[in-house]
Amino acid sequence: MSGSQNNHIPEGVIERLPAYLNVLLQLRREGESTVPSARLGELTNVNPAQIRRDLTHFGQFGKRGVGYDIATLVEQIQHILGSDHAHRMVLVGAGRLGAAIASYDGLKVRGFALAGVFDNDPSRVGQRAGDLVIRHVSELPRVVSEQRVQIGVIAVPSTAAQEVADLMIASGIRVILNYSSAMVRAPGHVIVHNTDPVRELLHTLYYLAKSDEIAVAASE
Amino acid sequence: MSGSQNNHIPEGVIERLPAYLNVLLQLRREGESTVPSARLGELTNVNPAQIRRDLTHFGQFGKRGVGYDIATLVEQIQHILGSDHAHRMVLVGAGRLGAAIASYDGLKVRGFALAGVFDNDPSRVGQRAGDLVIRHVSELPRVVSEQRVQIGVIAVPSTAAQEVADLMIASGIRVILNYSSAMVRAPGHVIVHNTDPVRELLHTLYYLAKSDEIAVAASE
DNA sequence: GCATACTTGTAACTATTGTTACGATATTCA
DNA sequence: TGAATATCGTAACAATAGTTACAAGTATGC
Repeated sequence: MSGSQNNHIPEGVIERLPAYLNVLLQLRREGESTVPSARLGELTNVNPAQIRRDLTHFGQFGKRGVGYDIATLVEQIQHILGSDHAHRMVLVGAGRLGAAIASYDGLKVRGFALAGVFDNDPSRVGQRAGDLVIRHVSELPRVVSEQRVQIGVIAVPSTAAQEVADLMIASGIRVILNYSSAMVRAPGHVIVHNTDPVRELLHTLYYLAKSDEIAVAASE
Repeated sequence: MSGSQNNHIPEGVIERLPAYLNVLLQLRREGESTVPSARLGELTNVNPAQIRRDLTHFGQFGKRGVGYDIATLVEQIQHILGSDHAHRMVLVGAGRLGAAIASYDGLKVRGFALAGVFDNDPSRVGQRAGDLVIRHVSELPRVVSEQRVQIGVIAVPSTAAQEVADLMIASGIRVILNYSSAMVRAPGHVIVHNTDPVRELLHTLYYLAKSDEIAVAASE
């Protein structure tokens, strides 16, 4: 085990690491070799001191007077997040959203391999989605256990979301990314990430309404 | 101005309100009329005391011994978030993801009306996406200003994301929901929400790797 | 080799957020 | 009516996160 990894890391740190990684990969593509925390801060909208402190939770990766070596830091963060090896996913729901996810290159590029696409609609079974042939959802448990798949993506109507989640969990899935608007519930050992566009919009709307209020108040 | 609305509301509160609203709407559909904070807490995975305190930032909506009246609370939260009236959106990018967004009913149901779908690919212009005809992206500024659109959704490849965002901002868009993997940058008065599935997966992966470590440690 | 400029790592401090505990109020039922 | 039960609103407390400031280390130029 490398460095000073404490028992508990604040959640905020873990949320920021992927953002750092994103920017570092971009810089590497542009041919940069080192980067100081100040620049990383500009590109991610994070206070430079916070970046430095976030990283020291896992070890000392920087060089004083210079900054961080990009290649090294990329490796380190990938190792911390566990994205230094590929992960297999299954996708349930081959409608429009499912089709978009199945043919999205970004996942493969970043180490997420789709092991299967499933649907319960017989008219869709046998069709293609991305590189894969759509299978009936009843085959999901076998694929998950045979290929030791850990990640499940839900892209079905909200009424079916919980049912699909339960099937995934029973099959051994450990991480669920839920794109339906229903909030999916799962036992503690399963990590669920609900991504509902309406919820995200509502969240930002508040700030929109508030900035209008300020504008009105200012003009009075 | 209703109740005890302080100058500053913690961001966490604003993030949780849409989740409460989601659950409340669901309960209302099921015919419930009141709900205690304890049940709301179960359904949203939030500590009941926190729910009560979150709500008191805006006023006193509950009734001791009974709970919250669902219809009233729905109205109040919608008013707080500004979703008590419809909002117009534009969508740029009519690929697979754009098509999925354009034909997603959930947005319309919850008060978000799509005012236009745009793409820069001439072969897509004139085709249909959901109920709308795809227009060339050069028409976006006119539509935004004529219909006073405030929300823009980006569903284009990451290389084009910033360019589209800049166009939206110049046209007067105030809220951007970005589905590309590029982190979009904007001036302070524009609210950006970046939704990158890879970032969300990486975030959850960390906890996956960690629970494996614990399992390994326990078996030693 | 030494002064100067730069950048990290981290201690101390401040602000924010979340939790526990309990008094106040409403309802139910004998 | 009065006792028992349910539930909110909120004060006090605890935990967490973020910021500022600076010493320690590294590189550069003369």
